[in-house]
Amino acid sequence: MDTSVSSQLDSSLNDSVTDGEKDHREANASPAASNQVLLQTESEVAVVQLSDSQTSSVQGVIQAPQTSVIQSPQVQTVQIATVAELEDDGSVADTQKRRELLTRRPSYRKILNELSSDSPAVPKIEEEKAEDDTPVSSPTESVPNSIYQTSTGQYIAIAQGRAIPLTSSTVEALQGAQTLTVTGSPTPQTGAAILQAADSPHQFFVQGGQVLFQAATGDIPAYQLRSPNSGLAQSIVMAASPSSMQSPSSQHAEEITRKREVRLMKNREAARECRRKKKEYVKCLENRVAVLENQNKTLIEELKALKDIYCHKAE
DNA sequence: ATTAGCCAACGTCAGCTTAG
DNA sequence: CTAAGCTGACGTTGGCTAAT
Repeated sequence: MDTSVSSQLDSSLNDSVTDGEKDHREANASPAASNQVLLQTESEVAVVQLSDSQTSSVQGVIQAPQTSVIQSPQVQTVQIATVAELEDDGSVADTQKRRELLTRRPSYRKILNELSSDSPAVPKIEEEKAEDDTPVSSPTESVPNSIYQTSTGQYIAIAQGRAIPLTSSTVEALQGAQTLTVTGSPTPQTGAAILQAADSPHQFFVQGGQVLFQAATGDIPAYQLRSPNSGLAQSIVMAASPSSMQSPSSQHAEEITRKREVRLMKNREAARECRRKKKEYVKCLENRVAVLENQNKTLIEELKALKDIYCHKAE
């Protein structure tokens, strides 16, 4: 029983908690101390030993049945073997070949969510829906002509003389809308800027989320961001011209480029979010390791005490 | 001051999964 | 079936630290 926990854990995780446990061991001389906590789920009951210093490490712990990723070493073993074969091969296989050979591990989120459905004590990695709930002007109400992205990643849309902050989901919904990236620009809510559509008679003075005026200007197919004080262009920004005279082929190429940029941007965001959730997941696993280590230690001590009692009676 | 090594965060690609 | 989302893998970059 006592070997079942630590031997199946990933060694790196194991090492990361062992040091903390050494200190912890001295603090818990008595197994029947008052700082024991019973964690009870539908499937199991766990005794968790808590020292004063370790109270926080037990929060958000995964208490799960046997389906945990860290208790199914087969998958990881296969993975390691595959990589080892590649490295033994002397000739360094090219990236493409290695990618083909790599087996894909199961999704950590799927694993965690499966665990959470089995055990209510397991924290779920939540799908963030907070953004979708923000009351942004719906595109069906007033569809803006252009979407602008500031350097901070904030989207604004110009519609009906107003600069409307957009969420990413709203941007997605506005298929076919023009996208303009404003580099080095102040955020529309806090600063003021002139957005100039040089190839069309549109110039916006954006301040505090309001478009103050529009004006006609030249014919260069580019947008400029101007400081309202100097009036000088701070940067020329890339943009798709809304109504420029272009051949169908170049329009098609532009559309492909635009779609690719949107896709890359979405993927960037997704990767960032994925990393955040992965860190959360790893923290959960580490917490679980800490709890199981404590549980293991408690059981060992309990067994020892029972043995002592039994030996005394036998004499 | 410079350099090397390490690490964390990032962007991108590719492949798998899922929703419609 | 297809488009969109998710995520492992890979390469790059910048910050930090120790050694020179």
